[in-house]
Amino acid sequence: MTNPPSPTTAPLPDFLPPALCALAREQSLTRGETLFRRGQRPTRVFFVAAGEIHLLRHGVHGQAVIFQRSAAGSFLAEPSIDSPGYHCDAVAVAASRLRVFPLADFRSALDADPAFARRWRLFLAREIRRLRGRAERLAMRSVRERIVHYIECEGEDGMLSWSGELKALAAELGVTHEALYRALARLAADGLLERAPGCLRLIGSGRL
Amino acid sequence: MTNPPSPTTAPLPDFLPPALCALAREQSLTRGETLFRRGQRPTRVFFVAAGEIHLLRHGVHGQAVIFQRSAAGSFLAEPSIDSPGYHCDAVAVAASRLRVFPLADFRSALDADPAFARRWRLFLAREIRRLRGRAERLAMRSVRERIVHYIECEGEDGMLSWSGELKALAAELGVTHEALYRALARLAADGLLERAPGCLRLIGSGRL
DNA sequence: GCGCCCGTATGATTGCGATCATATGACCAA
DNA sequence: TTGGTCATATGATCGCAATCATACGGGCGC
Repeated sequence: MTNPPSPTTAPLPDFLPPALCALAREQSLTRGETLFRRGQRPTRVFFVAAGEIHLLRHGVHGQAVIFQRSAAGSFLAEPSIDSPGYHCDAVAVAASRLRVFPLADFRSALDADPAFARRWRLFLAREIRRLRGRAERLAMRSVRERIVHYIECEGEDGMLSWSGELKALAAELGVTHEALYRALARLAADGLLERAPGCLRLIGSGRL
Repeated sequence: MTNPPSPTTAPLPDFLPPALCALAREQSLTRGETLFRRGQRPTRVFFVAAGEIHLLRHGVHGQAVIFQRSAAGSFLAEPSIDSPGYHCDAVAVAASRLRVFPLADFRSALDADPAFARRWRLFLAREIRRLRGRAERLAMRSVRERIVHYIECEGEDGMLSWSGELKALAAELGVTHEALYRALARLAADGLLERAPGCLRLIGSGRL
């Protein structure tokens, strides 16, 4: 079951040890607020519960160079857990709410609890897998191909459940909503895709 | 110092414990050979020393749906270390050489050696960071923006050392070599980029 | 020396998606 | 009820990179 980004507050991942969750504090950021800066020593681990944070630097021309756009449901700057300093700045681009863990406790939990350590690294490894799939799609020129790849990757047996707005799917695929609507309509017209509310299913034995 | 993909054999990462490295065996694959299949239980950890492996499935239309293209220097299917089965197939798309670790020993080392565990998760976290930067670039429409973003991200203070072929850089950026040459020439003509053999440097205080 | 291969480079053409504009209908607040 | 907002949808236009074609020079094998 694939769903679009959560519209409200994302819960902490269920593999976090309860003792660690009990240590999490809530922090709110207003739009434009900076959470940390490049080079600062990390003392906390951040989970985005709502809103959006960009990890960025300023380039030689002064422009913002965005490394990452973190929405609700994601951790920030995972390498910082084991690094002496942040690699970049973190800025809220919308009003945001974070769950904040003391870094020392997070690290102690990883070191002391093998089950948590395993789940953490599996979480990281799955994120790698997700990002690689996403990069494959973004490297594709045609919207049609991106749709098909996404359904195959994120759906099951060629069927994708998507209960949110198609505009969010367009954003996930890195295309405009116009392009998405058109490609979906054309895939359906070509008999390659079946559309139902909240569901997209590829029709097999066809030719792309 | 950024360099293009290694043309020969990639060494194992230096954070792997020597005792674990001693357990690595070499395996060669011919082009087209399948290394593992979806659903199989993982018993080994694979590092690509040379060649290229694709992780893929077959979609409803029978076409290959590529999740990942692993070149020399990368591990394969990281989630499999902590999963009961492979998520997809692995096929060599070129003659390849792998370094192969017994999975049980790899896992034991992670569990028993906290320093190795920390380095492994840092390695994963950095890969996440790299992939996110790559996704940002791939989501950009213009080649020019991709070049600038890459130099800012992977270079230092706007300078990128690149001792390999520009065609490899084009592949990394997801553009054709023609498009890359043109964009580099235009950036240089606009006074925004300085080109020297093996080096690209952004010229500051300009307008993009 | 010659031919082949390949990286770098450039010209011409094409096509697809972004952009801009507009339409329709559902939802919500006043 | 009315007006505004927004998601879904579609039409028209434009522009940029892919594609195709070609050129040049360096390296290498015979």
